[in-house]
Amino acid sequence: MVKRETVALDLDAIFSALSHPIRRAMLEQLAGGDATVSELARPHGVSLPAISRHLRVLEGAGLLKEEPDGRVRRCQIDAAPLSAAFGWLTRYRVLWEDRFARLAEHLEETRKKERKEERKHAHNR
Amino acid sequence: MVKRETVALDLDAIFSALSHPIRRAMLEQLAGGDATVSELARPHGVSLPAISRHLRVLEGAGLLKEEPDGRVRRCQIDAAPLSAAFGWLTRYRVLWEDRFARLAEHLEETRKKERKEERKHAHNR
DNA sequence: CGAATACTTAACAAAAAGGTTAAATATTGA
DNA sequence: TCAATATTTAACCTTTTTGTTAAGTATTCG
Repeated sequence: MVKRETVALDLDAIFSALSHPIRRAMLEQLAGGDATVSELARPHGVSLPAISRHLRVLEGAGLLKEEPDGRVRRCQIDAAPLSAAFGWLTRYRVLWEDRFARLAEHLEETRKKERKEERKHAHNR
Repeated sequence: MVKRETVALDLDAIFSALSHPIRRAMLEQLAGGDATVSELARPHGVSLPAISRHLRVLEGAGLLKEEPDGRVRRCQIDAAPLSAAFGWLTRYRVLWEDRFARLAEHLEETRKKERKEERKHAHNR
């Protein structure tokens, strides 16, 4: 029996982590690949200590993994807990099913287009 | 040109509203149908004023609509803003696509089963 | 070694969140 | 009209969140 990684399912912590724009931006950035603390800090006009604590909030929600690499600290997203949030939202989709369906369609299309685009251009941002 | 309802797209407010268990429970309850403030308060061991403010948080995120009905205040969920949250999460699904796919499948199945069940039994909870 | 780099921790402050009780407001119904 | 019911507002308190600056801890590199 393999020791399962403990995926944080604490919706309080997950939604709370997602409620701050800097933290969402960090996750967006990390979606483009790993980054160091300084790289994550750069776009936001706040001090390193502030960034450091945002990172710990993300870590606390299970969304971030850090790995020390020399004097740098490499950060990596662990998006698994997002599925818990996603799952919660989805349970109540019954209430906005039309909207949901349209959104899902839209996203699916967008996604396919994006994929094609990605093969043409290298994508930045 | 129809005047569009203003759907709150403030992810900060939406995720923040979802980060408290009482507020999520309220939305779950409202998913089962409209309710008065007292009805929403009943399951939680907190004072009415506390409940009142949770309701204003939900309202602030665009998730709740209230309608005075005599001395009662009837509350209704407006789940539309959830699609904004859903949309954000979905943008980053790329990072957990397998998991996402499996979850979506699972939920889809569960949903179908539930629907069948619902036709057999009246469902409580 | 010693200075520079990359962070974190500590100590502090301001603001927001979440709760309480007591008082106010509005509606219903005897 | 008057009491009961439903809910909000006010005033207050505590804890959490978010930010700051200053000081510490490693690690790298000249």
